[in-house]
Amino acid sequence: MNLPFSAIAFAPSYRRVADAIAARIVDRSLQAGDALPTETTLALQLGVNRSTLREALRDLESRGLLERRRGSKRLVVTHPATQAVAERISNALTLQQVTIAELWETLMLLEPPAADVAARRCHKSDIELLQTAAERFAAEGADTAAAVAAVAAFFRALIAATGNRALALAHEPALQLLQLSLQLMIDRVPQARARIRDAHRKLIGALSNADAAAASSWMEKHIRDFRRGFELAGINLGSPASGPLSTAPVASG
Amino acid sequence: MNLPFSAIAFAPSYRRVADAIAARIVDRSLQAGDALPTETTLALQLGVNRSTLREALRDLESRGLLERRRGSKRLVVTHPATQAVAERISNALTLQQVTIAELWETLMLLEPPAADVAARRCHKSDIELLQTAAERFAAEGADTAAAVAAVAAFFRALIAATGNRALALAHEPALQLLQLSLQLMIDRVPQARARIRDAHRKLIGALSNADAAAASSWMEKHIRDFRRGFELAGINLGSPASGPLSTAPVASG
DNA sequence: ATCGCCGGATTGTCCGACAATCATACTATA
DNA sequence: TATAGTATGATTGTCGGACAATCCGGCGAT
Repeated sequence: MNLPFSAIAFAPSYRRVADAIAARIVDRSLQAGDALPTETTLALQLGVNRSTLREALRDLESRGLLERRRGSKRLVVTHPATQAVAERISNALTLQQVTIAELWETLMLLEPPAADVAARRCHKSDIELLQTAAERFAAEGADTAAAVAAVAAFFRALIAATGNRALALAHEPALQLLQLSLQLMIDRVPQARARIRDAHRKLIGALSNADAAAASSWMEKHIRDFRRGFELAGINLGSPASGPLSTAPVASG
Repeated sequence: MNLPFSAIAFAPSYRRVADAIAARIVDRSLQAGDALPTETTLALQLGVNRSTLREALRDLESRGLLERRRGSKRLVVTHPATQAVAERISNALTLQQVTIAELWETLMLLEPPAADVAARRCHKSDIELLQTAAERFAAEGADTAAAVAAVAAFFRALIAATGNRALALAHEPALQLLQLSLQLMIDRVPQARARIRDAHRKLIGALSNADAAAASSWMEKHIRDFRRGFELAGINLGSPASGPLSTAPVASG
């Protein structure tokens, strides 16, 4: 009998405390928006020192389960938003040195079927969001960063129109990480703007008519254009994509 | 002139410290696998108190940029793995009460095109992985949890065959969160096992022949079967999916 | 070479302290 | 009365120091 022992785990209290609080958030005994008790009372309740509690709080904050309202002291309970979670993923993908080609392919697989679904479901309000994003892109002049942000907003609006939050989360990282390359591309390929404007128009048209097939195929063209743009711009598809890294330098060593 | 002020942000030092260290990891001056300096020296270098540093460390640990080797004290630099990141996302989706229908739809959009790509690219070794997962499923008896794990492993192997890490990360959360429902379904619908076995066989066949169209269409059938299974099992597609929540209870208050 | 033991180093946790700032109630003023 | 100013208390951010538990590495005995 050689029954293997499973490694016995010992979690330090800051982790157990974090999990305990997280559990209360997950099971909704702590509602989103609720302010957390003060650190001293919470530490007292949990039977740990304030320092220990604070370590747990940093963990939860990082998980997106707690956040601080602008300019306020108290931490409030939140449910992690798409944006915040996706940022974490983007970071991970950056570290894995995922290539532009991989990101592009992901969008290429994801977005056309998503456009199909969106066309079947989307309401007037969704169309309006798409419209404003498209207009923002069209109106944008020299500021390519803003233009690219508008392109991303268009994609987000389209995914939102599917009403599928899992899908939204799935496509967000690729979207975020491609933005820099996209910006470079638009900077270097003048005709890209016109083609994107056109694609936006066609897509809005297809969605307004609830024409799923057209929406899907225009989306496919739209994304395929990106690739052609990358090639024209001389961007190496095999190179790793670098996302916007939050690199706030510390004061001084 | 009514130029609006943008909110001026002040980050506490534990956050700045965390970002500073994260930057060093991202730009690879801290290699993965490296052991971090000891807390006292690190605190000294960064010019903050050890307590403050420790709060930053908890943040980084939570981001998956640092981890502790089993039974060791020192923290080592790591790059967040797919599994860990995806778990975070699953957690977020659970909190958003994403429905089973949404998750299913996400897989439905993602996997067939992924199978298509995989068929064009996959090597012998990939096929072997698929084979072992399929065999593990086929061999599984009463233990439905293990069976479902094998199903998930099959999906993962297929996505891995595409060689696209962004895609892998995109599909992982939906996969994780569907597992519980899937288990319930297989428990209640006896014929599901045979159908899944069959799907696995057909998919492996298509991939071996590099038949992209067949792979895609079999995958579509495979996932569509899940939906039928859910309905047969009386699982409400509109109900929120609950993932495996890490709810380790704290000792005692 | 393996085992047992020992001293130093490191982490986990605690305590106490204090400045900065947020929240709030109160007051003065137009 | 509504607004601006002021004082007071509470809370967070950061610090310094302390100590037990335990991990690490070397040393000696078997």
